[in-house]
Amino acid sequence: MTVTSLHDPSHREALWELENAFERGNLVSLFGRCTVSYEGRAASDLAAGDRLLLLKPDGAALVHTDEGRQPVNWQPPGSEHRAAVREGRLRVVSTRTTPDETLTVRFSDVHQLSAMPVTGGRDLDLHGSEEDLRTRILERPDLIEAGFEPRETERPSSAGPMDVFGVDADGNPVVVELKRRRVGPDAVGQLARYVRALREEVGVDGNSLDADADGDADGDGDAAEPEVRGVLVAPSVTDRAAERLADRGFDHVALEPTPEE
Amino acid sequence: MTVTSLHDPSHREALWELENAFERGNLVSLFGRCTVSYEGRAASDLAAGDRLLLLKPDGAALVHTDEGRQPVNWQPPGSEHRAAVREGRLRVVSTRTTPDETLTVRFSDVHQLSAMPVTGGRDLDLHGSEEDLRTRILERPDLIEAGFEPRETERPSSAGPMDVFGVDADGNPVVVELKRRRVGPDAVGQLARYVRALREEVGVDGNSLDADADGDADGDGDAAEPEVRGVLVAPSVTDRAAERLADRGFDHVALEPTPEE
DNA sequence: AACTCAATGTCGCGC
DNA sequence: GCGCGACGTTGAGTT
Repeated sequence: MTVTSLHDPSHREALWELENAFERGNLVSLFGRCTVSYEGRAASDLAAGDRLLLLKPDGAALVHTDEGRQPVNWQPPGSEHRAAVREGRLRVVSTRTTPDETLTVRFSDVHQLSAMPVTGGRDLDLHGSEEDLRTRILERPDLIEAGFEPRETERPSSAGPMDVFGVDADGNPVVVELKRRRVGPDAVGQLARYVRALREEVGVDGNSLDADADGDADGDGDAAEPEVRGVLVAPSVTDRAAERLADRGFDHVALEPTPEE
Repeated sequence: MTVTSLHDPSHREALWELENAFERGNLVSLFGRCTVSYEGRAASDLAAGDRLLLLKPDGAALVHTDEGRQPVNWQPPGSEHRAAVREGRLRVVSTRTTPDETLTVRFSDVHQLSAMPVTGGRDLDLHGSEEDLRTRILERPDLIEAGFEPRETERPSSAGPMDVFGVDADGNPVVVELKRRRVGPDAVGQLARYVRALREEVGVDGNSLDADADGDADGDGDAAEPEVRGVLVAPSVTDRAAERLADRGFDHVALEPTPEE
């Protein structure tokens, strides 16, 4: 395992090492003065300046300046990198299809080049996601409200799968939408679509909600029409989201994806 | 302007150069075997492996593997980097507040370190955005439909600012929602909110739409109640989005942010 | 600081 | 391949 590192190489030396690195499937870091142009979903141009170009063996390309979390220009994984020397200058081109996109980096000076073998070590263990929130609710349904019974997760509907579907203490169907963080009005709209879809189902087919029913009061009897409720679970909601929740008669349950420390 | 580059430095050498680089406001690239842990909005852990750590003078930190456009772990700009040697090993910690977040990178081996002075050259000229689409429509309103007249951009409403507000050939108010690329159902929901808000305005206040009116048929006379229309401008729409457009009686105008080549 | 919306968003999953 | 929704989304602009 060897890291190759060149300090102020000539453009031809840089090209040589670049091609070797591509061949070996190395991660390449290239620092120098360059212009960058992009053509694809949009188009952009970047005047000459010092930047760091990262070329990954999976086809990703990243152009970073001294500021920002985001690369100033990039190419997603699956692209193909090529390098050449034109008029004595190193040029790196990364292209992909669907959609057609091209990133071109033209160097006037190459200050530093490193080629590094990298393998494995990408198995990230992330916790505190929406998945954790769902787990938490299935384990403790009373966090939603007393008497709440989850029946199904990812229950299909004409508006797409709902996060959690269940029944409240009075037997009303409940659609639960989970968000791991503070939400805006869009989440209320999403919940509304599920609720509407479910109300249509109920309207069309009577209360056919007990798919795996134990058959109680199943006939079109004197039971009141079940009221489909909507519950938004999120740590908090914006003011406008709260308005829309109130408009539609939905409830908000304040809950974090992981218990408070 | 000098790039400092160390090959297989000792942990103490690396620390020394890191501190110098922080002092000088350099961009730092650090490659080696390390573990990474993050605590903040969520939490994550990454087992030992070879990775590239990028430390920017603006406080951003990026941990990259050999795959993906996204860093496997990161810290946003504005964070503070600190480095130390503990038990003979280099450790880099990046922290920020609001929210409290900490990224810790513990190295077992440092294979390569570079410190690079980077300034300026971040002025990107990007075209093909939603802004361009708006400009295009204001210059050629007939692209929406014959007789369409834009009246206002970013017109405020109770549902937020609408992209373009105008009037059609029959004098009906038109809400135009712009999307620079193919859209799904969410965009229809957004348009619907604006249209609903505007219909409420009209309902409450009569047709007070001619703010800078030329006064034709202005009285509460026999003119038909103006019909608020919704138009979605996007290169294309998904099937589900098309359904929802049809449901609500909205129109779709197929248009690219920049003219076809 | 909070809220809202665009993005060359990226990414993963399901059909 | 497309459609759909989450993301430690990020980032910019406005209030």
